[in-house]
Amino acid sequence: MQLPKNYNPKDSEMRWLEFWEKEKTYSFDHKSKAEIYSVDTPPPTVSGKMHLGHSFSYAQQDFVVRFQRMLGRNVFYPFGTDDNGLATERMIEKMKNVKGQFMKRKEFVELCLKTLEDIRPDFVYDWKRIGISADFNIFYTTINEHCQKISQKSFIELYKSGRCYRKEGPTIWCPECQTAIAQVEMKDEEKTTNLAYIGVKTEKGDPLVFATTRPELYPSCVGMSVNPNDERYKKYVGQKVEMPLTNAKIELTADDMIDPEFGTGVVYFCSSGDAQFLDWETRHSVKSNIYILNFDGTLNEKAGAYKGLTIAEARKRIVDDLSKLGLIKKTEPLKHAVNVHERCGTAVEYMVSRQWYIKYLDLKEDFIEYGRKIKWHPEHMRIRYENWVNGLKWDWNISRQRHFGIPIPVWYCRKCAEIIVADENQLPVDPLVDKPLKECKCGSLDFTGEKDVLDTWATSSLTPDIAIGLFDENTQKKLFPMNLRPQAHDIITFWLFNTVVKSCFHHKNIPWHDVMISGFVLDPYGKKMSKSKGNIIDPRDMVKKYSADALRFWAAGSKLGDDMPFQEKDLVTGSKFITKIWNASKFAYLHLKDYKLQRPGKLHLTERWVLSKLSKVAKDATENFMNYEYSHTKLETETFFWHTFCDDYLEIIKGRLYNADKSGEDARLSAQYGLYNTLLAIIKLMAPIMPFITEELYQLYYKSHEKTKSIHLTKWPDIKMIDEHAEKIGDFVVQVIEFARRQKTAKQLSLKTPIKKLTIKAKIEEIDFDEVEAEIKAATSAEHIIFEPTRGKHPEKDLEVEIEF
RNA sequence: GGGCCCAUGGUCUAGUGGCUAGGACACAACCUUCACAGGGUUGAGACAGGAGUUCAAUUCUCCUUGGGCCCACCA
Repeated sequence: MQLPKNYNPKDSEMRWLEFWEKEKTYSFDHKSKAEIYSVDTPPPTVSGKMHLGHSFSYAQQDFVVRFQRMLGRNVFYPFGTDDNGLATERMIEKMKNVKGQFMKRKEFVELCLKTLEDIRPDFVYDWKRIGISADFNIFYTTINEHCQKISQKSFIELYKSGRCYRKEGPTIWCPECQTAIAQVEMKDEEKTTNLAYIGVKTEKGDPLVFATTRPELYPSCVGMSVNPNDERYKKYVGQKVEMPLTNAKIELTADDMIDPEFGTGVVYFCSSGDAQFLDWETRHSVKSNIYILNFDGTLNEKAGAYKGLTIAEARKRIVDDLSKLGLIKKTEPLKHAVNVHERCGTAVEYMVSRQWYIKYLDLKEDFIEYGRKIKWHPEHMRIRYENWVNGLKWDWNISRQRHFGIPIPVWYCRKCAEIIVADENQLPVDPLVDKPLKECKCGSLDFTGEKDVLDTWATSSLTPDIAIGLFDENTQKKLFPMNLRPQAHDIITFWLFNTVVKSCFHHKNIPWHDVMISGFVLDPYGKKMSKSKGNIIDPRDMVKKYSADALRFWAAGSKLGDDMPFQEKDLVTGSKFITKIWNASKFAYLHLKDYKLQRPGKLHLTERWVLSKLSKVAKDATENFMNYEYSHTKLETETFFWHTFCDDYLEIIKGRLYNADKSGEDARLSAQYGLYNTLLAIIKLMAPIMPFITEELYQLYYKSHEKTKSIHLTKWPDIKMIDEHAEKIGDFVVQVIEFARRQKTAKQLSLKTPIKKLTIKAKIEEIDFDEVEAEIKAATSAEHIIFEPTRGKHPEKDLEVEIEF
């Protein structure tokens, strides 16, 4: 087989993508008896395109999966898309220029579903394009009927077991998205706000100044506190404070949580607004709360004259009005963290509304224990998980006031207010359209359907059930718990944790044995990539410019869990590797044309040397892959290929390959044997990292001998040809050759310049030297070699070489 | 404020309780018809600072400094 001069990754990669799809190379065989390796693939969110971070972490998980497949495992590697969340809803509103809240839910949902059908294939293609070896026929979208059924079933089970409850209470609320959100959906943002110092008087006329960043909440003030040990204010505790503008009279109380150092040491509390109030409220009697915020973030009638204003408008007006009364003593800018909704960046409010929750704060210890049963890669990521669990303060709010999503499957009886949950047989159900199967206990047939939908995490936390739920019960048993959950570290607290929670409830078991946590791709300066910074790199551009293999090679360069700054030049390294392995194969195949898998009569020492080294590399590669340390496998294979194989081995055997007349046919056969097996092992070791070039090289030559239809279905190399003696002699040969190269370079001579006399003194036996003399001669272009075994005469030096040109 | 991770040549990194601390990119010199100019050979260049454990620390412990991340949080 003569390879073309150059390798064209673009043509080749497209060809193999088609081939794998046609041949179903990566399909899961549920009838197979082979050991299963199951993966809980992260379903990417359809809103948007694959970004560089995706290609990074999905490539990393794919390395491991491909390795497992080559070990002979029956790989279950499904692929889904996540498209039931708020992010999707917002994307479609933008794309179609509509507002969900002004449409009928049914119409809007239909529009969403239809739009998703249109964009999904292109979206998924990006994953295929980088060589993700998932079985794309085991497919789900988190909004399809299958997922709706499973998600609603989960809700019903939890409801029946008393884990799901509905409660009116303070909720974290996003006024922009107009929905309740969960603790995990918040992030903090450094913001500078004005801290206003407001002067009021106690009923006895003593002046009191408090500071606030939220003056707009003034009309809802229900209490004021100072630290009980604060000498300045002790004497006022218990008095009423008169509030101008609203003419309210509120009580001044003592509370430990007040920091005397902050502001003036006097704090006012408002029913709306912030989490701290909720804490405070539990210790102080509040006769009636004053909720002045509407769900859309404007003020309601309880704000009196400020009704209808937005938060920002009210803030300005109230400060102005207080100022006119001379009550604003001063304002100063304050830098502090504000909790915002992570999807839209709007500051959250704490509102009272009726929501559905999953009760789980009582199970913290169980969650910790589950986390410890799972093997984490890298290990320290578990600590993040535990920190999160220990810090949980709220039950899991799973209801969302949105249109697009999986409906909460309940109705409320109009007559007796009883909650009726859907029957499992009628799932999926939309309570706004469907009716309960039976009448209410009270006999009524008059129901209101719940209009809220489930939080997207309530569904995506069920991905193991969703994926394996596509198969029969028998197969399901074999697939659970799954072997692996791969994901990036940013969603340990969302997706990973929530999945453990659901698995704990529904299976009383861990969802997977192993998790592998990928790092992030940063920009070249180590900063997070984000649209707002404009430092986004599109992975598709990189694939076009370099190749999917080069991109994957780059992704294999970072240790699992480590973040990596992106530098485009790193993709050049992968491209170079591709060129190098192509050229080395071109050379090998040229000399293997007439090779028919014969074994030589005697394996030459150089072959024993290279195969011994290869055995060790293969062993390490296997161990590293087992521990999810793909970067070590890649590095070691790369070094072995480039230096041991190309620079040394190929150079050493050239003499035997080109001049069989001199060295003999068996010596050439030995070289062919070494060449065939070493290169085959190399491309196999690289196959999980660079699936395209290795497939191309396999198909062009090895396939006709090895018969397996794809390199990715061949057996992972397990070579046991360790020969320490051969390694020692081979290393000696390499040292001599390197010495000759150094001399020639120092004298600015061509490496092919003949050497008249090469004198070698070394601690090896003549009998061994005789075996490699011809190779040293050929590789150094030496005309004459004088060898002298030193045998401990010069213990300080193993090797001495002299060269005469 | 609590926690986690990290600190190696100009840049990105590998690695080890003891060998000349390895590689990639960039840099310099030279070589190059025989697999490879996206090549080869050679060269210059680094363990953040301090203390401790040890015969021996780049490696282990602590502190400082500097980065990154997670969580909590201030009226």
